[in-house]
Amino acid sequence: MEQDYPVIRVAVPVPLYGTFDYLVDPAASAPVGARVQIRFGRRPLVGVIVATDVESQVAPDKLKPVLRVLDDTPLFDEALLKLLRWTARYYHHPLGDTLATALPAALRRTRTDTESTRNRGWQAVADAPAEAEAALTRAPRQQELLAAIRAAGNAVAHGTLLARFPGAQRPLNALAERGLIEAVALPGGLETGTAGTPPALTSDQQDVVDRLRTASGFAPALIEGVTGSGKTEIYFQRMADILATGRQVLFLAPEIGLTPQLIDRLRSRFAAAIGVLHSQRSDGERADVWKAAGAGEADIVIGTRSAIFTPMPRLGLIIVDEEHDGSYKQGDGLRYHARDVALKRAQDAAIPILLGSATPALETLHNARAGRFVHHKLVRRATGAALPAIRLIDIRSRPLDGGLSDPLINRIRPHLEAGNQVMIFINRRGFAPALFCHDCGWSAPCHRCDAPMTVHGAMSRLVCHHCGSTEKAPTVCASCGSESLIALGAGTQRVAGALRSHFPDVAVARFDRDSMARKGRLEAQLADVASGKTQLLVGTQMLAKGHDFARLTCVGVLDVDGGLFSADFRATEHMAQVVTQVAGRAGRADRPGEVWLQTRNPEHPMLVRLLGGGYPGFAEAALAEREATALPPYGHLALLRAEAHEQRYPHDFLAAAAETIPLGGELACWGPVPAPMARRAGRYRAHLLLHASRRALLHPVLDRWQTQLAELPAARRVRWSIDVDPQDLL
DNA sequence: AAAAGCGGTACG
DNA sequence: GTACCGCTTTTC
Repeated sequence: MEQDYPVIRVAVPVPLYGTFDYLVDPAASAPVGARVQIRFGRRPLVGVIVATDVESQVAPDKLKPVLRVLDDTPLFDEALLKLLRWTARYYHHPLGDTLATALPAALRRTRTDTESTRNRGWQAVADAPAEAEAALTRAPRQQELLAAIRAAGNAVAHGTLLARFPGAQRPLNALAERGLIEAVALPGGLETGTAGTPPALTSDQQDVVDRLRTASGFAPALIEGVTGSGKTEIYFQRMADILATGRQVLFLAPEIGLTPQLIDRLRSRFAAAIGVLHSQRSDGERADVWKAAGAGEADIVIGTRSAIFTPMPRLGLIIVDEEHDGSYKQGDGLRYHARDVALKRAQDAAIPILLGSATPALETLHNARAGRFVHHKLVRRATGAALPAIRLIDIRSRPLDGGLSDPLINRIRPHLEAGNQVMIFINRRGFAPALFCHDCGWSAPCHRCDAPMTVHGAMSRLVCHHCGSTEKAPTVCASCGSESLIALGAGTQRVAGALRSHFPDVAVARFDRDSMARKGRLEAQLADVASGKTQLLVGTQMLAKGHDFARLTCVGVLDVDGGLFSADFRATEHMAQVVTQVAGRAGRADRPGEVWLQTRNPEHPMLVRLLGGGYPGFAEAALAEREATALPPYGHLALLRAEAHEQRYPHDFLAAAAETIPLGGELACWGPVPAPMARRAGRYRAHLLLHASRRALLHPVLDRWQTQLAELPAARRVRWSIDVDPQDLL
């Protein structure tokens, strides 16, 4: 009798390709896209229904019943499921794990779901007695708040009001007491923005907006605009267009670019329900936003990489800001690229998508050149300010003090004396990148990685930047016993120290992951920069994006050379992007800026190209080089990665994997080779690079690999994964 | 990935 | 006998 029960197909979060069939109670509502709690083997798991009324090929007595259906309405709609099926196929990742990756963490677990009341809001009472308002004459704070709430037109989140009006709690309570406003429960996780007036556009901006408006259906556009050219305003104009038609907008930004300023701008511009998804939000809040977006309650969703998988039934526009940013590519598990998934999503939904950057990825420029994307360019800053001049300081045979050369110090001084701000960029945190024995050449290694330990806190601590292990710094060389240990090279801490001794009267602030560990620290430091209290800024990548520093007139970049001679073919592209982005921080208002790059390779052709032709000139040369070497975007790559505790296992597995490939003229296989850092966190890593001249050749091989590799005996000894379109070969 | 099954063996 | 390993098999 049990075989008469309906059978559903479930995607289970395990590293297995394929789905599993289960029996379900005929009386229960169990639609495609709903989660189910099941027993898989002996353990309980949460899976997602991907098909119903299935004719199972599995013996009826092996089918288990679903323990519980967790959602009576689908959590994944048809469009999102289709996108995720595509994603699983494209990245050759198991469907169940793909769906689990898309889901907010709170929904991956079993949980009796209680609708959240985390988000409370206030709205104006329409028929409030006139005398109540008249009584506000001696309460300016209350007047101000009431006006703000009325201007919004609908409910405003409590948190939003507190952020805009510090200490608003009491006046809000007073207004409620007078019956002028009332508390309402907002859809969980969402906040409500207030309508703002758009600023006048420059004619360049207006041209782009006008051209964007002529597009219909799937319309990918690249907006290549120099820093300060006002790309955000263009996004906002298009968002307004789309929101006015009653559709939803999905806005993606890298974690580092998703600043409070950007979110505030959004809030004070659109009288819309906004869902914010970023790493600082709790699991519960993320789940709330996800559900609200899926129910069509959110008008705008703004978030980082994983936000691309938010269900949005009325989606009308996708924006990918800083589209070149490496954080759009996930580095483990489902190794997806959110920009590429976004393009697929826009295509499926037949809607426009805007990719914006001052330094577009070479892949994106190539697509624009090939006519796949409409290419819009903004070469002038919206303020009319000049772009800074970028110049080199040759540091060959020059002594460095804390990473700084004398000429750079001398360039900085006048800017500080004039009361302006200076930023020093170094892509290395900590005090120094190695602790080195002056007598025998030994340097303190990480015991779990093939990498030196980084010195932190003025020679006191050693930290491995690859596995996170830390130890006390030794006082004598472990190899020869010498006491002449020196910290070699410079990181942010050392640079900050050197600057303090050169400019003792100037306040120096350090911006890196270590100094930002405490919550709110970044905001506090940025406030000091905005007020002019901080004059010297030292930092990593973190300083490169999303911040406006009105008084910044000089930028120094200490180590561009690392980007010129890396094993990674994308290193020069990253170097050019970072240099251009940090340079864009300088001279934003009416003050002209200057940028100095320290280098030992002033004749390097890519550096010369970047200085002479700016990022577009560099990109042209870089694309020519990629074409000559058949590297992306002119060739297509997939990386088979393997790691294990013993060195030989990854190699054996990859060698066996390489055997299974039918190598032809247009398909090449490189390796197996040890990864550039062969041992990391105690595991030995190696990989096999697959190169195809056409993408269509690559995917059939990967399709077969997906099943074949799992059956290789050697596969059981390693952890392996397929990385399609790898971003870094490390 | 995780848990269970299998076969070998050291133990006192 | 049984407690404990390393290795293989299975997961609807």
